[in-house]
Amino acid sequence: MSLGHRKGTAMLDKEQCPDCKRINEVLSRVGDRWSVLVVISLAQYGTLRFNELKRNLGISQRMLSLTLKELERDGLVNRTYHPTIPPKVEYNLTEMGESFREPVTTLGYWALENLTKIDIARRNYDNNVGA
Amino acid sequence: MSLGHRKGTAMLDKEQCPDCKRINEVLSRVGDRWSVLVVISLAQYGTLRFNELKRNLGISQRMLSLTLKELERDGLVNRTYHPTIPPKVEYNLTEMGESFREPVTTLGYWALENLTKIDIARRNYDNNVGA
DNA sequence: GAGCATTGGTATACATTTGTTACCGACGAT
DNA sequence: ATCGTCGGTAACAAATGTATACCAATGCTC
Repeated sequence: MSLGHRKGTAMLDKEQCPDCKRINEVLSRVGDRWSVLVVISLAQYGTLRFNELKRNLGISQRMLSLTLKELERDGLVNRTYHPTIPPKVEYNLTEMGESFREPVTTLGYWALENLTKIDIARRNYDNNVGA
Repeated sequence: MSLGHRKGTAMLDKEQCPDCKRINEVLSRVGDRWSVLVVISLAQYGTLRFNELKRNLGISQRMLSLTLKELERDGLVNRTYHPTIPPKVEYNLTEMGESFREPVTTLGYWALENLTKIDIARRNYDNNVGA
């Protein structure tokens, strides 16, 4: 009884730094790894078809479909539908998408440069857990 | 029957660009929004205790615990445990963590600058769906 | 001309990840 | 003695992601 109605901890979260809250909002939209990878790919190749992206990224159809829909909705990606048979759908970056390119490729380069270090750190950590 | 044993599409995924695969690996580790926010916070404040981070970010205890454990494992964050009562655990960035600071804050700034644009794009998109 | 693959998806079933909530043990303050 | 604080963990619910099958319209092969 006495514990049940404590809303205290939830309320205290108002102490959050507002920047973190806002950054969090954006990152939860465009900060997931599939969005990031789609943008990187489109930045690199300019325009890509649905299945080209799919093969390139090794992503499942469902996730690519959802990711592209969200990116289009958020105004980062342009979708062009050619009603041919078989259909042809092309994707490319909007202006805002292009502006996302810089932070995203900065992140990408860091990832590439530090992959090995991270692997080493992981191995060290995992070994020292047992000791 | 005839469709069941087609492993063809799965095999074709070898056409993936190797960079995307590697970037994906790293981003799926350190690219999620909690890791990004923790790094941003530690970059800003230098050293923070567990509950300080928690209050700052508005993250649940479990997710913060998991995120910090992963960041420590990946060598981005340092954990210092003071066995006092009540316990005191401090976190700060390692050297590699510091190097992650730049790409991450670049992303953070972009996020802050584009939040409004994204909101507008979303509203437009959602309105035009019905029309 | 029957059967196959291709296109860009969607629907369904399932596994994995993420997130919420309650709880812990040892203490200090009321 | 009961509450709150600290840094977690355990049990559970919800979201995210995967694998698979399916679609409709065509062209290619046999």
